[in-house]
Amino acid sequence: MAPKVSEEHRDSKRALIIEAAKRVFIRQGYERTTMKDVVEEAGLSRGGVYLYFSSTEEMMLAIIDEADKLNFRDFTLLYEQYGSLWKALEQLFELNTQGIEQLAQTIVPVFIEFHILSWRNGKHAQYTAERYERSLQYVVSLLNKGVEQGEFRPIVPVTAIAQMFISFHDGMFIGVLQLGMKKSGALEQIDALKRSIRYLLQVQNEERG
Amino acid sequence: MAPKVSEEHRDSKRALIIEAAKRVFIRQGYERTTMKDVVEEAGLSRGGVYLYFSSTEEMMLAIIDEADKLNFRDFTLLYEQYGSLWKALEQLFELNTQGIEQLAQTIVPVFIEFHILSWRNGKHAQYTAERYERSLQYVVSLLNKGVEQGEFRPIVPVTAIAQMFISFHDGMFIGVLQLGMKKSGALEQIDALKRSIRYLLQVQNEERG
Amino acid sequence: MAPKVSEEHRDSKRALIIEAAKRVFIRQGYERTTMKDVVEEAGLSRGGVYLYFSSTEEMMLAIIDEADKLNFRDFTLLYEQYGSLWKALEQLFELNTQGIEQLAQTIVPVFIEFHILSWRNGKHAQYTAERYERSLQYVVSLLNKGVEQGEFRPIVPVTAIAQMFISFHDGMFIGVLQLGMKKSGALEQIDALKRSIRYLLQVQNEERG
Amino acid sequence: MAPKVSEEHRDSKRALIIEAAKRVFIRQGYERTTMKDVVEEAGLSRGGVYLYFSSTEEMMLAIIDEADKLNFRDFTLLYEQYGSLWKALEQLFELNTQGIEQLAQTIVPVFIEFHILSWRNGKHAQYTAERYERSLQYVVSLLNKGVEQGEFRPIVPVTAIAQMFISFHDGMFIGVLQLGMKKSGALEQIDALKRSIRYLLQVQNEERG
DNA sequence: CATGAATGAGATTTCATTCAT
DNA sequence: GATGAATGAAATCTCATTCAT
Repeated sequence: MAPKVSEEHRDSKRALIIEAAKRVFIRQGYERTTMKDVVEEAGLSRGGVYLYFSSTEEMMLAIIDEADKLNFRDFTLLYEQYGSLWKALEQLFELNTQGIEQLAQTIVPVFIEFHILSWRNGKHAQYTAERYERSLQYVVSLLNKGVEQGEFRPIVPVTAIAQMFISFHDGMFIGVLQLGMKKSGALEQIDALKRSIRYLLQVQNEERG
Repeated sequence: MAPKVSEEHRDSKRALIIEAAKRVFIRQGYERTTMKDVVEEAGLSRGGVYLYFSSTEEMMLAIIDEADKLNFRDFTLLYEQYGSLWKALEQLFELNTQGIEQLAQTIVPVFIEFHILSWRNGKHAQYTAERYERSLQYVVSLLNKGVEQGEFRPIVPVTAIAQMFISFHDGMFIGVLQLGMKKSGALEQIDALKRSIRYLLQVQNEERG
Repeated sequence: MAPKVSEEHRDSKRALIIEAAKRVFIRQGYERTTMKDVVEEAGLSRGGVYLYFSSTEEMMLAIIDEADKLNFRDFTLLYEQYGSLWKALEQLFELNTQGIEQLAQTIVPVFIEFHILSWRNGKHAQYTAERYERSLQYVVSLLNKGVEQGEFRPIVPVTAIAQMFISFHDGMFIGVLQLGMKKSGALEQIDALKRSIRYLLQVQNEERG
Repeated sequence: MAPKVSEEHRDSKRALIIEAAKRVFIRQGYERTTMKDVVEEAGLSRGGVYLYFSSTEEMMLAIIDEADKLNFRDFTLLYEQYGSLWKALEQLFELNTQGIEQLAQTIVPVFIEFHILSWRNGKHAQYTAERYERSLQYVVSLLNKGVEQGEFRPIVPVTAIAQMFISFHDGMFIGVLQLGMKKSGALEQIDALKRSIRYLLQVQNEERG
C-alpha cells in the first residue's frame, strides 16, 4: 500500500546528489559552489535537492565521511598485508603519490579548501581534530608495529615522525596544485622525505638504499 | 603624467586602506571579506576605496608584495650574517617557528587561503610560481653556499631538500591552524625535520648530535 | 453517489484534521499556518490531507460552522430557559465573559483574525454577513421578546442596542488579547456596558439599581 | 564638497517609501504585502528600499508613529478648544465617525490587522500597551476635566467609560469593514453609545437630548 | 484511498559597482 | 579627488500542489 522504497531510494538519491556535488566542487571549488549549481548539475529541481541536503556544507561533510571510509579500508589492507613494515610504509608513500598528477581533478584540493574555511568559521573544530587524530593513529600504529618487531629503532618519537609525514603531504599537495608536479619537484621531495624517515626510524636489516 | 603632490598622498591613502583590509582579512578570512567590509573598517566612502583598489583581490596582492619585501630583507640579513651555514639554517627554522603560537592572528593563514583559492580560479599562476621560485632560491642559495664551503655534502639534490622544507612548513601551518600548537605537535615535528635535513645535508664539522 | 461505508469514515477523518488544524491555528494564528503545518500536526501524508481539504481556508470555514452550531444550541437554551428577559441577557453577558481569561488559548482570536483577513481578500463577504445577521437576530429576538412582555421600553431601536453589544464585545476581545484582562479593564468595561444597556432598554419591574 | 543633502534627503526618501507602503498596505493588507510590492509601488530598486527599511514591519511602525503624532495633535486641539466638555466629547465621536464610510480606503484596518498579528507573534507587546495607554489617557483626561468642572457626575469609573468607548470603536470598525455602514448600523450604534455615555457620566446642565 | 517525493514559483536579502553631485 | 545613494543580479530557502505508485 505504501511505496516503501524509502530507505534505499533515499540512499541512492543522496548518492546521486553527492556525485553531482563532487563534480561541481572539483570544477569550481567548495566556497564558489552554490546550491543552484548542484541542483543544475544533478538535474533535479530546486526543492528536490533541499529534501536531502540543506546546504553545500552538509554535502561536503557527507563526501568527507565517504572518503574516510574508503581510506580506512585501504589502510586496513595495508596494515594486514605486509610482513616488512618498511615495505608497508613505502606502499603508503606510493598510495599518497599515485594519482598525484591528476590531483587537481580529484576531491583532495576541495578537502584542503574546506578545512581552511572551516578553521576560518570556527566550525567543525572537533570533527576536524578527530579526523586528524584518526589519520595520525593509522600511521603511528604502523610505525609502532615496526618498533615492536625490531624493524625500527626511531631516534625521535614515532608520533613526531607521523605528524611530520602528514604535514609534509598536506604542504606538498598545495605545492603540486599551484605549480604542478614538475615545478614543485614532487617526486624528488618524496624521495627526500622517504630517506629522511628511513633515517629517523633507523630501519634495520634492509639491503642498502 | 605629473602627479606632483599626489604621489605621497596616494601612497598614504593606499597604506591606510591596506591596513584596514589586513585587519578584516585576519578577522574574517579572504573569501568572506567584501569591499563593503573594508570600506567600513577603513572609515572611508565606497567610492573612495574604489579610487585606489577595485577589488579585495588587488588589496591582497598589495599585501603580499609588502610582506615579500620584508621577508627578503630578513633573508638577506640571514644570508650575510652567519659564518656557519647550518647555524643560518637553524635560524631560518627559528624564524619560521617564532610567532607560530599567534599564527591565527597573523596574515599567514590568509595567504594560505588566498593561494588555494587562486589556484581554484586559475588566477595568478605565473605570479604564484614566481613567488615560490623566489622563496625556493633563497633557501637553495643558502644550501649551495654550504656545499661550496664544504659544510654540507648532501645525499639528495639541495633543491629537493629546500622544496621539502617549504612543503613541510606549509603543511605544518595548516595543522597548527586547525589543531593548535600542542595537538599538532608542532615543536616535535620541527625537531624531526631539523634532524632529517641535517642528515640529508650530511652536515660536516659539527660536534655530533 | 453511494458512499456507503465511507460516510462515517470520511467524517472521522475530517474531524481528525479539523482538530489538528485548530491546535495549529491557536498556536500560530490563521495566516501563519501552512498546509504543511497541519499535515505534520495531523500526522498524515500531504496528499492525504488534500483529499479532505484543499486549503487552510476550507478548514477554517469548517471550524467556524462547527462553532456556530454550538453557539446556536447555547442560545436556544438561553432563549427558552428564562422568565425574566433581563436575567437572560445577563446570562448572555456571563457567557461572553466566562473563559475570557483563557481567550488567547481559544479559537476566538483566530476567528477575529480570519474575519479581518477575509474582508481584505474580499472573500466570504456574503457568508460573513449572514453569520453576523444570525448573531444579531439572536440578540434582537431576545430584546423584542422583552419589549413584547413589557419588560423593556427601549429609548433607541433594539437593533442598535444589539449591534452595539456585538461591536463592544469584538473590540473588548481585541483589547484583552493585547493587554490582558487587567490592563484592558475588561470586567469594569463589561459592568459599564451592562448598565448602559439596562438604561437604553429602560428595564422595568426590577428593583432599582 | 560633500553632498550634505543627507538628513533631509533621507527623510524625504523615507517619506516617499512610507507613502508607497501605505498605498500597498491599504490595497493588500499588511501580511500580504512583500518588500517586492513596496519596491515596485515606490518605483525604486530592490536594494534602494533596503537602504531605508529592512522589512515591511519597520515601515508599519514608522506609519503608526506618524499617525500617532497626528492623532495627538488633533486631540490637543480638542482638549483646549472646548468650553463644554460634553461638546468636546461629541466632537470626539464626530472625529471617529467622519470618514467612516471610506474606512476601507484608509490605513485604519491595516492597523487593526497589524495589532492582531503582533499579538500573534508576541511582538511589540510593550509598544502596543503604551499606545493603548496613551489613547486611554487622552479620553480619561477629557472626562476628568468634566468631572472637575462639575459637568459630569459619573456613576462608574471614568476609566471604565473610556475603555468601553475604545472597545466599542474598535469593534464597530471591524463591523463596518465587513458589512459596510448600513448593514452594521454604524450611525445607530454610535447614537446608542453616545446616549449610554451621557447616562454613565450623568451630564449636567444640558438642554434635553 | 493513501502516500510522500518532486516540482518550481516566489520571497528575502546582500553587495559589487556605478555615477551624479 | 571624494561621496554615498542607487542599482540589480544572484543566492538562499520555503511551500502549495501534483502525481506515480
